[in-house]
Amino acid sequence: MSGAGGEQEFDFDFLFEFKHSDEGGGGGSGQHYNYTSSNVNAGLPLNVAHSSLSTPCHGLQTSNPVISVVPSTNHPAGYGGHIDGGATEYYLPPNIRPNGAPALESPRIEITSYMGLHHNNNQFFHDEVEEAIPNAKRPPSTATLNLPNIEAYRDPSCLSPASSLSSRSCNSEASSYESNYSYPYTSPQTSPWQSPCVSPKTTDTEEGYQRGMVACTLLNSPRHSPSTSPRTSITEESWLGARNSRPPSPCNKRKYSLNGRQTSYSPHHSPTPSPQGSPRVSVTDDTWLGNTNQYTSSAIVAAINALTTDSTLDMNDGIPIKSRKTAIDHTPSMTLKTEPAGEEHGTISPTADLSPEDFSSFQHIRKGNFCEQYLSVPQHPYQWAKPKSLSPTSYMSPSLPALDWQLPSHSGPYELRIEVQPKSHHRAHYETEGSRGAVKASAGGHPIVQLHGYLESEPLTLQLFIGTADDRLLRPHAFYQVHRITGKTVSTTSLTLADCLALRNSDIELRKGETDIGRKNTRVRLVFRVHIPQSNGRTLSLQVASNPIECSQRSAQELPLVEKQSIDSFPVIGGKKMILTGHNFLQDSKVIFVEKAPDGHHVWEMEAKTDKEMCKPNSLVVEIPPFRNQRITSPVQVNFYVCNGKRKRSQYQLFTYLPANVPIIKTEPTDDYEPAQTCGPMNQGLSPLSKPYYSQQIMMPPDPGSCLVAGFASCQQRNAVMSPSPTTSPKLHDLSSSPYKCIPNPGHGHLGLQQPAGGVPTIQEVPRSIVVHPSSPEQSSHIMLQPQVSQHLSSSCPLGYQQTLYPNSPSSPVPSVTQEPTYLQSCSPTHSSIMGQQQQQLPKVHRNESPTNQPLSLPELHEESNHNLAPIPVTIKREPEELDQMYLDDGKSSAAVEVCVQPCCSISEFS
DNA sequence: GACCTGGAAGTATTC
DNA sequence: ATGAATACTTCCAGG
Repeated sequence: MSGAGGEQEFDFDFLFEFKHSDEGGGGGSGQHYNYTSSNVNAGLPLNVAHSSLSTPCHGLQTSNPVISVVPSTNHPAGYGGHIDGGATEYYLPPNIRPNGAPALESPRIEITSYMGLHHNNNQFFHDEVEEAIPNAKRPPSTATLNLPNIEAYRDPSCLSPASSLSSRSCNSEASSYESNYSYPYTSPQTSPWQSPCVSPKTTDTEEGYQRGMVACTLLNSPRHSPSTSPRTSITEESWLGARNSRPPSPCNKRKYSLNGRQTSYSPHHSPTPSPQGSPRVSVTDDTWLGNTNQYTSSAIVAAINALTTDSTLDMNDGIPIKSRKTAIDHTPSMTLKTEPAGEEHGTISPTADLSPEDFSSFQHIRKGNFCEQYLSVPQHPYQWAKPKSLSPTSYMSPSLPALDWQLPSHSGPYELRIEVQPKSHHRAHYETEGSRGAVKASAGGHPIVQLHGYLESEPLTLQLFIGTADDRLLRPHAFYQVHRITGKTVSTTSLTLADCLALRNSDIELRKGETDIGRKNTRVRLVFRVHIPQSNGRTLSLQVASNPIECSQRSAQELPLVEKQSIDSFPVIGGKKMILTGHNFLQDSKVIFVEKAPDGHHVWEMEAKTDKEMCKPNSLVVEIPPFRNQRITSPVQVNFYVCNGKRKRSQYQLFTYLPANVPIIKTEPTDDYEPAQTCGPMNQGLSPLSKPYYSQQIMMPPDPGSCLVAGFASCQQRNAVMSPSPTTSPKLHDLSSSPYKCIPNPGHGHLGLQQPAGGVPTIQEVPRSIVVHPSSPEQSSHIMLQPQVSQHLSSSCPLGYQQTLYPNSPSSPVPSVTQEPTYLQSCSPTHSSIMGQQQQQLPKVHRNESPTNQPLSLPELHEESNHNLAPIPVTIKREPEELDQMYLDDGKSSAAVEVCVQPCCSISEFS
């Protein structure tokens, strides 16, 4: 990423696009979130009578990812009450902010003509919005609100890096970020809107679209955007202009010096001025400030400030903020609708529900005018090093939860799962390139996301954004953005949402000395969120992240990747052969087992023996080395990785050493490898397990309840602190330590909790979202079973896309029947608690795996005290400073996902 | 002709 | 400070 600085785009079939953008991106945070939120949660009424329809998504286009809502018969509609009842979850009254303040209006809603269209279904948007808006807190000027929407298409890129509100927006919603917003818009980041790119549209209706969609538009023609893009306008021009290589993308890097005043950081300063200017140049706050002013129109700023709910956060803390802020809204959100009840698969015409206007609007969107779902990259100042906890206040933000918030994948009857994971590699494309297609599933087809347990008929909004895949907290990825796929695929009914767009390093500016963050940070995860309105008017937000996806060409070709491991635990004696399946294994590949201390230091490292003769590009046989401490009394979690040489190592994988005398519980049937592989007294099933270490980054507190929404911050911190495999094994590394624990917010003490899901459910006001109408009839026709999807641009969410899903029509087949049982089971509290929200979803193939195999399921093992017993000398090795990052960074990612909504299910597919 | 992809050359950074 | 190794971007070409 760093060097050349190009932007890569990932194609996701989603209608969304991923962009390789700065780190900042992801998170989108906050600022927008107010706006976003409205967009995000489409509160559109669901047409679908019931989810029973849920046909097996599979049946539908396999190629498209499907998000389906599976109604759970067991649960009455309206869990909301239930949820509420449970103090566990934190729900906000629809119109009231957590802090008690009325919700702010979402600019987009007002502006967008779109709303009008939906009014039937979504009246509440308007109504709520306005009502919700606290008079006191209303932004001084509505104009402000609109700004986000105004973003230029490319916005992501367009957004001036500094301004990358998008990320915030994405996070938006509540992201701590926003809270950070302090009135003085000192940091560009805080004010995405400021980006020059944003240009108001003349027509009201159009405005709406544009605002929301602007970004999208840019996506379609990223290259064209340059002129419009804020970036160009930015000071960098001088150096930017120099760059001929790239079209003047708005994204030109470092536009920080918006004012034209170049900071010392400017590329020009680099010793070897590259034509493009060194991407890496980081912008200082000062720089930002200076620049920002330029863009910041007073009005906008004021508005933003007004919106800001929490000023507690220090923007500066965010370590790497990339200048390249893509669109303000990082999470472009689209809404997917499930088809209206009664409609037949594929036959449903988008127009059915839509009024002519709506329909036209929708079409407009489809054509690309609408923001092509351009997800802006959140620039989020995500704090790498020191995550800040959210203040209660920020939490209260009415808008949707910030993208950097860790949310559970299931709560109560609901569970959002990725039924089909995306391929481990997906080369993202730069803006200078054409789309590389949507993200695909490893077995062909597209990733599938499904919401289980949703019986309501109201459409839900599905949010998608590209998240990080390192061992830190999940947050919007700074270098990649989701973008809508343009071209033929888009026409398909399935929601081809997104494509992954890689942003050039150069476009991303670093802040405060962070200069390398972007380099090799090419691993991403697709993150899906669903916001489920509760009967009480609150909204329950669930989130699920995919397995990591390597987005760079190089990493895909060279870096070893472990997709599965035949064994995930074994007695300390070791000696057993473990089969690793994945990619890029070499005879010289080494497998290193590592035990990390809570602080990340390596407590123990051991190179495992590998069977070179058995080594194949896709499989590697390794002998589990004996653990350093043969006397452990409880399971100990360690990691291992495959190394093909310097800088070529896989991500950490999880492995658990069991006490020598503990009987092994065989959970999985041995598979492929079994016969040959089995060895040792304790014969374990060898069935491959796939558990990317990071995949489970987010560990939920043992006691979910303990983590309140309000407590997000604390949770996040925990995550941040956690060692890299959080997701898979919550208990890894003495999580009990403070970092992992959720600290109840004084204010919210026990709000939360009941949710079985590992994550902390967030209940928010009902977000208002703009619903984009279904695509043209013909489009819908393509999708047989898929429900209509209306794409929305959620102005507020730059990073990701949102789609509103409508429940399947009753008539629709219920293919999923067979699946349901399974799903329901999976929803069991136990399971959920174990997995945590971000748990990765194993491919269906592996679904049957018993929980036991999951590291998480293991009893908490780690006894640090045991270390003392260890007979084996312990070598404490401090990881290289950047180790974390290196590991993380190794991945290169580019992923694209398409989202398709299937009729049966509620939500949508991604592919 | 528009898209997708895979490959690889050119350039920026880092070692 | 220089050169090699890496990693990032941009191009190209084939399907």
